Amino acid sequence: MPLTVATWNINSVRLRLGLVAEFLRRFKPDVLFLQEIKTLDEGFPYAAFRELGYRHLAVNGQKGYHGVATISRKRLFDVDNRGFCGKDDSRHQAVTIKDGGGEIRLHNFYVPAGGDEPDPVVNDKFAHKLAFLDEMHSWLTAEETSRPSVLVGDLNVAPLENDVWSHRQLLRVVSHTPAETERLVKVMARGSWVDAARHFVPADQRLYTWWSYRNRDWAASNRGRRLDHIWVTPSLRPRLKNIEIVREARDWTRTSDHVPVIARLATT
DNA sequence: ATGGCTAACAACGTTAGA
Repeated sequence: MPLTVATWNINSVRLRLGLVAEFLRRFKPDVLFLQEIKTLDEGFPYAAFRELGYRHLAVNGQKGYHGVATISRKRLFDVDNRGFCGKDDSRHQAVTIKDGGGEIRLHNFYVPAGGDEPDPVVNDKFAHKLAFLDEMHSWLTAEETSRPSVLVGDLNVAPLENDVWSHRQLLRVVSHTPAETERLVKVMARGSWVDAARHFVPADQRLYTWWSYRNRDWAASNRGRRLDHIWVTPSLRPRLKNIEIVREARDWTRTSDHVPVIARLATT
């Protein structure tokens, strides 16, 4: 079966329920992974998604901030919410879906933002972000990624030069420092992950998924960063059909500062 | 280098985002 997966840092699922519903109606992904749902599980709008035909919901919520969720038309198996760095933050959820004759393991990550100062000695949040990336690296072993897998989420790192509006000006800005980009590249390399967006868009072309709320005119200044990612294991690479960054969503009324990213996989 | 905006909440300032 073909498979469409999407990821979106929604920055409050309750506030933007209408936008998520509109996204599901228009783009019809099989599975949508959300980050920053900013609610406890009991506040998640289950009924609204069921009414849209998304009957399989897995929520790893947290009060006020963080939180991830899976919204699916396909049944979900083996839901696992992993804690990282010894904290009980809700920053990860793994699910398995049946696909054709096989199974695909899907991971949804919300990597820590890391605060302002890119120095782990003076900034605990940055230290946490680096430790989180290190733990992703040690946990996502070859054994973990030997089965067909997809990894999505707000990884809060823009790894390539053209993943930010100015490589030179952002080298000391959290999200694009070498400490972060080198770690993310190591995570990718260990699992032989394929960066789905860069599979289709050459590295010399600019590609963003996030634009700050603080720009007067986000499109005109276009000071974006590519923080939201979809990776697939090598066995799924031949099935990659296309990738879509739903840039228009950045102009929707009261939208998130991140836009959805969609990957379409061909039939097995 | 700075400033700019948005959201949640034992909420009208603080913390977090990035």
